[in-house]
Amino acid sequence: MEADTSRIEEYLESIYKLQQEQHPVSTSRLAEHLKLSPPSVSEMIKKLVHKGLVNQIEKGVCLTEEGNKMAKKVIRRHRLSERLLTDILGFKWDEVHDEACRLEHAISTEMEDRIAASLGNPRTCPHGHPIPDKDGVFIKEIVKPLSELKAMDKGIIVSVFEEDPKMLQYLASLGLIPDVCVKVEEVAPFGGPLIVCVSGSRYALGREVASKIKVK
Amino acid sequence: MEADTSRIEEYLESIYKLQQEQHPVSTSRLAEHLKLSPPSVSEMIKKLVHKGLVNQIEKGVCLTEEGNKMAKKVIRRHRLSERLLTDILGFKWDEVHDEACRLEHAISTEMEDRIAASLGNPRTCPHGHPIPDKDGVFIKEIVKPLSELKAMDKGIIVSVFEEDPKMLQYLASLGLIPDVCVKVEEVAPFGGPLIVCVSGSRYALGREVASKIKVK
DNA sequence: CCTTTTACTTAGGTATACCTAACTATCTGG
DNA sequence: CCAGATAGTTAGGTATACCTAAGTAAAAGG
Ligand SMILES: [Mn+2]
Ligand SMILES: [Mn+2]
Ligand SMILES: [Mn+2]
Ligand SMILES: [Mn+2]
Repeated sequence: MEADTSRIEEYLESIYKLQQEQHPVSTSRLAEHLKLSPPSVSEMIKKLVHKGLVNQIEKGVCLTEEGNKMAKKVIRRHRLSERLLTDILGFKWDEVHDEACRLEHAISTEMEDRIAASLGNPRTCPHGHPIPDKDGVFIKEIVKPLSELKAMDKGIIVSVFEEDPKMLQYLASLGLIPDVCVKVEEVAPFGGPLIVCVSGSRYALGREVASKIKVK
Repeated sequence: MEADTSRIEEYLESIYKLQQEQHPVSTSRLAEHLKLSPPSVSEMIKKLVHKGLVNQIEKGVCLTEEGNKMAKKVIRRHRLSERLLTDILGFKWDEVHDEACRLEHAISTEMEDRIAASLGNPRTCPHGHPIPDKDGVFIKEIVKPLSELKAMDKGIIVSVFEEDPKMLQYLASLGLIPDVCVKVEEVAPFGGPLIVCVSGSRYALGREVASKIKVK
């Protein structure tokens, strides 16, 4: 036995993430996110249903209790890996996603515990996303996208919903990282950019970009 | 592309290790070491030959230049992983083999470099085996098994050729770890045990066990 | 020298996870 | 209300890496 579960883990991880945006998750969204063909995903979904990890409701799938538990475990490992990579090995936050996406499947429960302990049980990944504890519990902060703030509103960056290295580099270069305070100086009309003030500097941010930044 | 090379890596790693004992490596020895059936190994060998990673000579295979290079890269990653696990994450030396055996395939060149740098470019794994540098070069110490020492001979433990957790725990409990000085007090005749002195204590060691401990 | 054991390969089959092409159902706009 | 677009599945096929059973070749022993 001891089957290789890395593909299943990858599917559950994707479903979990996509569920946060829209519920349930359609075959095509999942296929796009995993960069696979819809038939491949369709087929795998059948296996996941069979294993009791997802339920097929109306126009898509959603995680079962067990699927959710497994997804959270993968996400815990992913985020702990990211922290290991940044905090201990000195990676930058734009370099860790792909690496962690492989590591998460190669890490044992033992190692997961050791990483957490060595890092002092961090609550978030370098991008500000919560790390579930061993029971899948985590603090869900009430956040809103920076793009929804009005002129003169202030917020503290909680997380950055982005994985693209180029984008993350760009954001870091502006100092737009978790725990930093941002003030919106101006909101251009007709979906135009936001003028934001971060640690003394002023920048123009596109709406698209601003929507990825979650503040509280 | 970006094919998954983990199975190939695992084969090359095994061939490399077995080559150190006997050259060339037979199908059956490889099958036994990898815990696979001989036909599976036979088949994979064909693929490795085709890829130019091994050569089939007389009664077995041996690594080509390229196969050797790839094997050393895997071994570097394995041993660096072990060091990460012991030195940074606090694992004991008997807990790291299997973990490292999975990690070695999930680690990028980037991460390999970062681990090495973070640990100050360690020369050996926790079991005393040399870590090849980026070009595959490492210091090969001239060692002999502890079992070959005569009464009153002294030696410093360089490495322990063993992976079994139980055995490693036992050896650690006696203080038989790299860099420790051992003195052979007595060698029982007819393949009997050795009486050794380690940091003030005296122990009887079977020949089989003693042969796994390499000293200089 | 021939028989038995051992070592290795061939043949045929399984499971997993992907693909493209083709079909079907469902939604949408005119 | 129906034509076309969109979404999903079925059908059929590939690659990889494993297996057992059967066959063959080489080594060893009497
Ligand atoms: Mn992943
Ligand atoms: Mn993250
Ligand atoms: Mn290995
Ligand atoms: Mn080792």
